[in-house]
Amino acid sequence: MTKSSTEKNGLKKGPWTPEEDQKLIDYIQKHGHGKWRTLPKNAGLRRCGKSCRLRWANYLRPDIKRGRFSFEEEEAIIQLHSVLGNKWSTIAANLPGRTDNEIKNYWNTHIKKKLFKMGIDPVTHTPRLDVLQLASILNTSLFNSSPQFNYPFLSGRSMINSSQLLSLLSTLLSCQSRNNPDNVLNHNNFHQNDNQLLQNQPQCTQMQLDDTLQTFQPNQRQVSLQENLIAKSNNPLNVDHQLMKSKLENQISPVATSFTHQNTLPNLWHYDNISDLQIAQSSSTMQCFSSPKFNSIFNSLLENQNLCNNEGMPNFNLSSLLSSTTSSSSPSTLNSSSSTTFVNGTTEDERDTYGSRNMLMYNISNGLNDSGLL
DNA sequence: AAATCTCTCAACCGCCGCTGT
DNA sequence: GACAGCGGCGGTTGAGAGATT
Repeated sequence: MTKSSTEKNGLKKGPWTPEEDQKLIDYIQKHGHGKWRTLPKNAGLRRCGKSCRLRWANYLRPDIKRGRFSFEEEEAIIQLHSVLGNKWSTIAANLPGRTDNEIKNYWNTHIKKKLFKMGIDPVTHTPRLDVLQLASILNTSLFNSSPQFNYPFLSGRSMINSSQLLSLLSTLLSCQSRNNPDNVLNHNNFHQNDNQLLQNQPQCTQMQLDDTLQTFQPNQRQVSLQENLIAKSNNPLNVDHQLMKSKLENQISPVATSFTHQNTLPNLWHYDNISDLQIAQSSSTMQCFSSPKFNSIFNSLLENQNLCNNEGMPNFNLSSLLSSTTSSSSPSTLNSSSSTTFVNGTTEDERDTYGSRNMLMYNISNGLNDSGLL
C-alpha cells in the first residue's frame, strides 16, 4: 500500500493535492487556525487535524522561506544544535521562515554528514575519538620529531594545526572502515544514510589514496569550525552545559531574530577568499602529507586490519605502529604518546591554542556571551 | 536507453506535556 | 489527584527525482 492510496477511518493520507491545499488555505484565511480537530470537517477536508496542522505549518504558511539554506543559516543551525541538541522547534524559532521539519531534514541529510567528514561527532559536537587518536599518533610521530614540517607562523610550537589532521584522518578512516562500516558509526545512533555514506566511500587503492593526499586542501571554514568546537569542548567556561542550555532556551525569543551581517561570521566555507594564511597552511600541509615519513605511517595504518573493535573504538597497537614507522624518532617522541594523546580532549598545549580562538562562536542572541551565559 | 542506486524531504507515527473538567 | 483531549515535537519512513552504471 502506498502513501497516496492510504485511507484510514475514511480519512485520506499521503501527499496533499492542490485542491486540498486550497481548501485549507481558504479556510484558515477566513477563520484562522487552531482547533485542528474540528478544522478538517469545517473546511471540507477528509484529513485528520494533525495532518492539516502539519501541512499548514510545514508547507502552506505564508511566511515560509523556500530554497537552499544560506551559509549563515547553516552556521546558526550548527551552533544552536551544539547547545540545544535535537530541539528542532527551538532552533527553527531562531531561523526566520524555516520550519523544524525542514531544519531536521537538512541536518540529517547535509550537516551531519559534513561534520562527520570533518572528524566531528555530530551528536556531541566534539572531535571523533577515533580520529583524535590517529591525529595524536601522527602529530607525535610527524611533527615532534620533524621541525621542518611545522608551519612557519607557528614555529616553536610542537602541536601544529591538528584540525587539518583531523579532517584528513576522518577521510582516511572513512576509507579504512569501508570493509566494516559499522566500526566507526555504531555508537553515534546514526541515520541509515550515514552508513551508506561510508559505504559510498571509494575503494582505497594506493593510487586513490595518493590522490587524496595530493589533493587534500583544508578548507579554512572547516578548520575554524573544528577549532571552535574543540575549544568549546575544552573551555572551562563551557563546563556547565545544562546551565548554558537552560539559559539559552530561556533567552531565545519565539519571535525569530533575523541574522544580520554584523552578528554572523564571514562565510568561510567558500574557497574564493583564500588568505595568505590559508595558502601557507595548505602548502605546509601538502608538504607534510607528501613526506616519506607520512607515507610510511599512513601505509602502516592501512595495513592495520583491526583498527576498530566491536564497540567502534580504535583498537590499534600504538607502540607497534609507532615503532614501525618512526625509527628516526627520538625515544622521547615515542614515549610521548602517553602525554600527548587526545583521549580526553587535547593536550595542555592545545587547550592553550584552541582556547584562545573562539572563532566561530555564533551570536545566538544579544546578551549571551561566548559561553552562552548572560 | 534501461536498470539500478542514492538522495531528499513531505508526511506519518507515537509519545509527551499542557490544560480543562 | 485522575482522566481525557488536544497540540506539539522528534524520530522515522518511503515516494519520487536525480545520478550513476
